[in-house]
Amino acid sequence: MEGRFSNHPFINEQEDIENSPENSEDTLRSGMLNDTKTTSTSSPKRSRRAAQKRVVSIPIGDIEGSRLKGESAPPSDSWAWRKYGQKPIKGSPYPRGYYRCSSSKGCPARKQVERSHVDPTMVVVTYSCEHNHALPASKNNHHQNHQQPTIISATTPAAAEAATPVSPPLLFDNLGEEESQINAYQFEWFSHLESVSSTVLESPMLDSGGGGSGGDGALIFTIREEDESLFGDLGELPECAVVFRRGVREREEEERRRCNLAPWCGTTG
DNA sequence: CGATTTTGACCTGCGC
DNA sequence: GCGCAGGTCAAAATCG
Repeated sequence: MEGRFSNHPFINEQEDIENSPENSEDTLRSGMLNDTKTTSTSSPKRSRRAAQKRVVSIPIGDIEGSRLKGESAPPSDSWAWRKYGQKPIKGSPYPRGYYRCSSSKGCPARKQVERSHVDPTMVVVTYSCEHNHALPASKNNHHQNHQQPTIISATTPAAAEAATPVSPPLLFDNLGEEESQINAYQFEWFSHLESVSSTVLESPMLDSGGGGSGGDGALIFTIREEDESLFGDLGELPECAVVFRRGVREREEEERRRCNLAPWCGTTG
């Protein structure tokens, strides 16, 4: 748990472990759900921890800020998230909330939100699994105009190739391979918050790829005390976990190419 | 009434 | 093999 920021101030030690193609939502779910109930018969050893994850830190301020703005809701990743659990984490005074994408029924997308015990002013959001559907046009999608933002990085040829409608490979495959940075364009909605810790948003980590390929991107921002109070309830953590802004346009083009391989890319409309 | 949140229990993975 | 910690489910409660 510790050492998350050991390397780079903005980079969390995230798990990029690759899962076999079989570890898709299917495996994940059947593995958990079925196993849980039927005591699993095939129960492959899909290690949860080995699951690909994308860790992102956000300043509470940003989060709650947008919420209080009265904008009805945070610039969430345009996806609807439903909380399905919360657990206290050892070593951390703050609980961790577990969210699942409710935009689509079978969407395997999940995310964990917890307040960084290292930096209480930071919210650490861990994304696991990607959405297997395009942005829904309803629910809390205040920014449905944007392309699905949650993806932090699924720009690997392999992932792209494997990109099937429900292909988990969409996850953050080899993030560090060549793009350990977040695809800003996917977070266009954030432009609404550009006033927010833009400093961090453009932090080097995004550009340098964290010096370490392994370092994916963990953005860290700062928040205010008042924000903290709001944050008292971790359960309300940000639905929008990522906030990036980096040459959106440029990246857009580049990403677009890769996105080509991604099923959801382009199907947004 | 439907959707979401809360909370406790259960299961799995990992380290010792 | 055992225990610990994390992750998910499901029922009940709450809210819009």
